[in-house]
Amino acid sequence: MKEEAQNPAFAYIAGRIDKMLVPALLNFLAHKPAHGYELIQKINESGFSEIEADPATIYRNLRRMEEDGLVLSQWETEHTGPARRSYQLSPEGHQALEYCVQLISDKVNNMTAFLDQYRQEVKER
Amino acid sequence: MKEEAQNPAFAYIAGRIDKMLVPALLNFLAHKPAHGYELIQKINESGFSEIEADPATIYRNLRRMEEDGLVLSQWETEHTGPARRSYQLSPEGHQALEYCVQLISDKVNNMTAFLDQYRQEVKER
DNA sequence: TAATCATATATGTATTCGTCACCTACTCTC
DNA sequence: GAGAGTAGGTGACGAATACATATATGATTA
Repeated sequence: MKEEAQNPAFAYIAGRIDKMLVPALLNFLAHKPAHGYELIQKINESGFSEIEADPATIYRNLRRMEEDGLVLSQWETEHTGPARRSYQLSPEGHQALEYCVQLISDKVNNMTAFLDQYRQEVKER
Repeated sequence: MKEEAQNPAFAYIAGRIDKMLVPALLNFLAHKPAHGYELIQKINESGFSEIEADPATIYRNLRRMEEDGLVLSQWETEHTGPARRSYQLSPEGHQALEYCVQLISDKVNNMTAFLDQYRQEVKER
């Protein structure tokens, strides 16, 4: 899903068209609790968030989300392999997800308006 | 157009849902050449790019776009008032705009898929 | 059994980018 | 000549990400 700009001078443009990381995390966690490594894989599979999910970014975001009360975590040890931190959404996290949905809706409208305007102008040319 | 998060813990979320600054600049300049001050006003009027266009951001972006060959500039002095730098799109700039349009289309599809999935899950709950 | 791979979390640092505060300069009007 | 509006800009700062690296456990394989 990660796209390479055909022209290197366009490189920074892609980064400015957003990465839906936090909404994606909230959305996965609303579905069911999960730990970081799992979320990294899911996000890479899902195609949300054009970026290739960087572990550092994911873990740091999860920590901040916990600081802000959007998620709750607890260590899980009843399984093979290294201990993992299991995250679940708090009530505030659900509110945040709703807020994200609102923002994304607005954004879609905004972007659609932009595209319509662009296409209209191309047609007139 | 700028929205305040109802919950301060959500503050950083809004900033992660993108600001369409570069596309908006390219789009305005595709329409007709313009100088920075003019673009600042247009962007604030248009409602694209939720951000309140900060002059520093606009000017720096224009400079970088020029470095990257997306726009060409020349000083204009045949008018009253301070000299102004007039920017116009280069052929590469038009390509970049098309690239932006492509990215934004993808993004809209992506976000729409996200919203659909969210709404589907809410319905099932 | 030693090496190595997959899982899992985390930190340190550089860089990128936007925001805030500030500056210069020109022109017109009061 | 003081102030407002137009026009273009910079430096310091902070927030967030990218990239590299550290750490530990368990499974596989040479």
